[in-house]
Amino acid sequence: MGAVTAKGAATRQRIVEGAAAAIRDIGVMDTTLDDVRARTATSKSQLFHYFPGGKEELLLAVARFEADRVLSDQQPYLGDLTSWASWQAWRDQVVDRYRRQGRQCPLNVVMSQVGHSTPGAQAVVTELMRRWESEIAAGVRHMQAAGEIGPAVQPEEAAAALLAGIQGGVLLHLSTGRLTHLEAALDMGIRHLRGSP
Amino acid sequence: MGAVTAKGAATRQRIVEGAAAAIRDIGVMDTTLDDVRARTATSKSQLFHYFPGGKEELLLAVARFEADRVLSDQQPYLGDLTSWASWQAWRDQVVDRYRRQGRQCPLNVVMSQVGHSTPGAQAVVTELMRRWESEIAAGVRHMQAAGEIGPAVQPEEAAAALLAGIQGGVLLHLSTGRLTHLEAALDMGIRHLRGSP
DNA sequence: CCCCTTCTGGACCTGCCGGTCCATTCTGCC
DNA sequence: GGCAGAATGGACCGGCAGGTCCAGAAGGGG
Repeated sequence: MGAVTAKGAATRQRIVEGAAAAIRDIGVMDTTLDDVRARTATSKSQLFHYFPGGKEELLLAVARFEADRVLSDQQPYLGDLTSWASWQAWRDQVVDRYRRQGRQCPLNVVMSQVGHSTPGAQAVVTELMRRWESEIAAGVRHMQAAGEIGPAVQPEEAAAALLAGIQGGVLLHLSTGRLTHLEAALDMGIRHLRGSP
Repeated sequence: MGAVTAKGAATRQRIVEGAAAAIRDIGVMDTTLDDVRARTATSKSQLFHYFPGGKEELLLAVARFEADRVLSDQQPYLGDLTSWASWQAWRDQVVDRYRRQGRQCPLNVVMSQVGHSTPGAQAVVTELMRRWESEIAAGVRHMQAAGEIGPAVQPEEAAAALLAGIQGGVLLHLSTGRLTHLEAALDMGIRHLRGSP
């Protein structure tokens, strides 16, 4: 039953990407299954064939798809925070990513619909944040080992604060259209690390 | 036409508060006008009598209602950040507010539905953030005048970073259920200010 | 070439929910 | 007490969007 051909997998992928694009364009709450159907040149039965759980399951797949992009868009710098130059490059990359993305955070917008209710969706965002934070903390630890950050700094706490600043900066970017908060949070966080004993 | 009796005003208020409660309980996208009607012991015609713009206008009123609470819940400390003790009390109050509120941010959840699309809703959140940030910046400036914070710190940038940390901390609280990010962001931000030349 | 599974198309159904309407009751004022 | 305007009750509607169903095409092992 679980058998799926290459063609089927391609269709499924097309549906997810089309749904993601639709959500980016018109928002979650205005995106209907018919919109997705039209965009992806599929039929209603295909949607339910690949996502028996209906709309909720499709949204979850979209959330996973978008969550993966968030981290991969930050590579290779995020995975290699081993010098202040890397930190700065990473900072610039994050800011630029959200500048290019404009006032749209597909993941945030998906989560706010399906997020707090269903455990599956919550797991997606929790896991994303866990990995994100863990990569930052690894960077802090590496800089500590190199003597660039003082031993008094707790890597987990610093990573948590930095991540919170990023999330809030992005959120404020969505609301106000300005990137100043994101930049301020990153700059202040990094400056704090650099100046720590 | 714009005439409204005391009774009418009371009903309108009851509707807003009931709608806010409903949204807190079951989420925006699951809250129907019938839910609000049942909760507030009103009739359909009353809803449209007081909110001719329908659901969208009602949601906007709820957003305003919740936005007002956000700032007033932080008083009196937020308006009087004139000593490190005040800053700490404010920090504790913010953390405690969101601890008590649980994993619900009515404002965030309302904005995510109606937020990015309509200009009215956007104005509500933008204005809230502007006032919030401005009060923090005033606190920074006051501490600078008292010589407790170095002159190198730019009040606006510091306030922006702090606000971003708070927003992100709250967002992560919603997702993960933990307050560690909010605490870390506030603590790191304040520590940075205290240790600044 | 045959048969079984997967894949696709699209008509159809159905419940829900925002919104409309009018009749009735209440309120305040002269 | 009567009347104008506000407030209320609730039946009704219309469309839309999620979901179902079945018939048929495609595909791929044997």
